[in-house]
Amino acid sequence: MPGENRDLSERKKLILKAIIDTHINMGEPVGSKYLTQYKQIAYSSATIRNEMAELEEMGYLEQPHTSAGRVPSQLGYRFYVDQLMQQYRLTSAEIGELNKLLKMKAAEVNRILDRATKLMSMLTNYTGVAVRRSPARQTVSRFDVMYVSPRSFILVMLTGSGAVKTRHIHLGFDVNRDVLEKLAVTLNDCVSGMEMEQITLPVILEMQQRLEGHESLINPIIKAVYETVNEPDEGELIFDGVNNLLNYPEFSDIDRVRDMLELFDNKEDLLDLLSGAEGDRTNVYIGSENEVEVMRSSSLIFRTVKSGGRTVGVIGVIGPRRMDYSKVVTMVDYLSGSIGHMMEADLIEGKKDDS
Amino acid sequence: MPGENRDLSERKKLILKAIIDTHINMGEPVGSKYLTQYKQIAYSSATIRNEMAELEEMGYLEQPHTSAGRVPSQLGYRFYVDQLMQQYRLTSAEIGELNKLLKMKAAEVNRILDRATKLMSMLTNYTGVAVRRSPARQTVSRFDVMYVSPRSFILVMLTGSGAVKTRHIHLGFDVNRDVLEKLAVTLNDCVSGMEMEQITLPVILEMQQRLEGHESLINPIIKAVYETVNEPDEGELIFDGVNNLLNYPEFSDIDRVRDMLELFDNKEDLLDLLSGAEGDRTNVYIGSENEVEVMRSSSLIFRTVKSGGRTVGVIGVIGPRRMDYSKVVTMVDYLSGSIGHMMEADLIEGKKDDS
DNA sequence: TTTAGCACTCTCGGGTGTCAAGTGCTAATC
DNA sequence: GATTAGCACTTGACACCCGAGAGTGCTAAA
Repeated sequence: MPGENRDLSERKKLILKAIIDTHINMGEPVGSKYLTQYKQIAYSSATIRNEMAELEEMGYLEQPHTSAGRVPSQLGYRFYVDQLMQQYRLTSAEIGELNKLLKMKAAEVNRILDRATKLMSMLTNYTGVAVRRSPARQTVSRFDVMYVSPRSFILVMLTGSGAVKTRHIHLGFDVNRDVLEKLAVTLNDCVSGMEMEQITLPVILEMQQRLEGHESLINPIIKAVYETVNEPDEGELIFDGVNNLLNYPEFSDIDRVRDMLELFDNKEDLLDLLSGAEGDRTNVYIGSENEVEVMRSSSLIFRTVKSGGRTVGVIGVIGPRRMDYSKVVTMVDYLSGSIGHMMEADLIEGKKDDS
Repeated sequence: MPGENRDLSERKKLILKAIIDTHINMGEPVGSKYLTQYKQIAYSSATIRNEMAELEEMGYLEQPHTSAGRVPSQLGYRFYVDQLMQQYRLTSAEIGELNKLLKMKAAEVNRILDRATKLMSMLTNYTGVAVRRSPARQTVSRFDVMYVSPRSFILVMLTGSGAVKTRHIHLGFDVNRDVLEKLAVTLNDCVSGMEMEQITLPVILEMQQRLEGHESLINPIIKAVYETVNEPDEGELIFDGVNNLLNYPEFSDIDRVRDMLELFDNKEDLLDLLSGAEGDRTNVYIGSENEVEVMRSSSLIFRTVKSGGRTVGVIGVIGPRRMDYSKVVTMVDYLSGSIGHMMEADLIEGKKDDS
C-alpha cells in the first residue's frame, strides 16, 4: 500500500526533496550519482540507489525506463507540496512588478484581472488564468433602467461585488419613460441587496401594486434578475501565455500539446474546474488528481479572490506537472490577497482622485 | 518576374486548379501521374510534367524536394482564390445549423458572436475567431447615471451599435442624487448621438451652464466618454477550436504549433489584424501576405459584421494555408450578413417577444 | 506537339552497431 | 548491521546504411 508516510525516515525525505528540487530545475530524470554532489547528502551512490528503490516501492518515485534516473510520481509531488517544499521568497524585481500592478489607476475589476493574468504568466513562465466571476450567490445592490424605444429598455444592475451587468428587455407593449422611472425606484426600494431566496411572493406583489397598471413588467424583470444572479455559466475565462508551456520539454510531444489545448478550448470545463476552488486557501491540483483526465501532465495552482467577503474571481497558474510549486504558490497567494484588498478599498469609498 | 497571369493557358489553369483542389483535400504534394486519373485532363503524365514545370517557373507551384510532387505556393493559392475556385454550396445540414444560430432568442451582440465563433469552428474544423468591437467611430446614443456612494457613481452608456459600456467615476467631492439625475438629462440632451468631433467647446459650456454649481462634474465625464468612444484597444477577442488545427499534418511540426499559439497569445496583434478588415467584402489573407510573420503557415478569412451602417464586430476563420477557401468564404459571407441583419432588426424595434 | 522510356534524386522506414547513463546485486569493508 | 565499491546488465539515443517507392527532367521517337 503506497502512500503511508509515517515511516519516511529523515534521510528518505532529504533524498526525495533533493530529487524533486533537482528535477523541477533540470527537467530530466535524476540519477543516484548526481545526488552525491550535494554536500547535505554524504552517502555513496549505492546507498542512495537503495533508498531510491525503496522510495519507488512506496510510490513516490517512478522510473521512465530501466536505465534512466528517477522522476517524482504524482504522489511524490503531493508529498513535496504538503510537507517538503520550503517557502519561496519573491525577488525584489518580482515584488516591484506586482506592486506596479497594484498601484494601477483604473482600479476596475476587469482591468486588474487581465493584467494580473498577464503578469503571472510573465513572472512564472507558465500560463496565467483567471475567472472574472459573478459568485454563485450574487446579489444586485442597485438597479437602473435606460429607455431605448417604446418597447424595449435596458436594465442595468450593479452587483454586490461591484460588477455591472446589463440586460436588454423587449416588451410586447409600449411603456413610457415615467413608468420606467417608477420601475427603477421600485426595484431599488424592494429588491436591492436581496438574495434570490428573499424575493418571495409578497415582495413581488408589493412591486406589482406599486406599478399598478403595468404589472406585466415585473415578470420579465424578475426573470432577468434571476438569470443574472444565478447564471451558473456566467464567468469569463481569461488566460495568457499558453505559448510559454511549449518551451518545456514535456510539451515537445504533440499529444501533450493536444491535451493542453483541449483544456483551453473547453472553456466551460476549465471554468468549472477553477470555480471549484476552495476558499481561503491556495488550491493545488497535481496532474490528474482532479477528475479532468486531460490535465494528467499539468498542474494547476489557483485561489479565489475575495473582496468584502464576496468571491469576485479566481486567479491561478497552469504549468507542467514539474512546476515550481513553491514560487507559484507564493505568488498566487500574494496576488489574490492584494487584489482583493484593493478592490475592497475601491468599493467602499471612492478614491480621492478625480477620474 | 513571376505572377503575370495574362498568359496562363486554359490548360494550365485546369491543371493548376486540379492540383490545388487535390492538395486541399489530400494534404500531400500531388504528382503528375496522379492527375492523369481526372478525365478532364486527357494528357499523359509527361505533358502534365512539362506544364507543371512551367507553372513552377511562374511561381504558382513549389516542390518540397526533388522527388516529391508539387504544392501550391502562396501565389498559387492567391490565384486560386481570385480566379479559379468555384462557389461552394452549403449543405442542408450546415444551413440548418446556421439558421439555428440565427433564430436564437437572446439576440444580444455578445451571445451571438460567441456562438457564431463556436459554430464556425465546428462546421469548418478550423479555428473560429471574432472580435466584439466598438468601431473606430463610435457614438453614445444614450446615457444614464447610477448612484453608488456620495463620491462615486457609474456612468452607463448605450453605444450606437447597441453595446452597453459602463464606467466607474470617482469624485473628490460629494454629489447627491438630484444632481446626478440632472447630469443624465443634460448628457442625453446635449451629446447623445454625437461623434467626438461634434462635442465642441460651446456644447461643453452649455452643459456646464445647465449644471451650474457642479461644473467640475463635466470634465471627468467628457474624459470618460472620450475614452469609451475612441478607445482603440477596445474590442474583445473571441476564439474557439484552436485544437482543431492540431489535426492537420502541417501542424505536426512543433514549431508551427508554436507560431500558431503565438498568434493567439498576442491578442492585441490578432485584434489589430482583424480590425484591419476592409468593409463590405470578405478578406482573405494567405500565409504571410499580411505583415504578420507568424502566420506564414496559416490563412485567415474574415469579414466585418455591420449593422445599421455601423461596424459592430468581425468574424473569421483561421486555418492552415491549405484551407478549404471556397467553403469558408461562403460561410463567413453568409454569417456576417445574417448576423448584421439580425442585430439590426433587434436594434430598430424591440421584437415581439416578452423577455 | 505529345508521349514513352529511362536515369536520377530524394524521402522514408527498417535494421544494425555503438555509446553513455543508470541500475541492481554481490561481496567486501567499516 | 549499515555502507560502499565493483561489475554485469538493460535501455534509449544516435548515427549509419540500405533498399523501396515515388516523382522528376530529359531525350528521342511518334
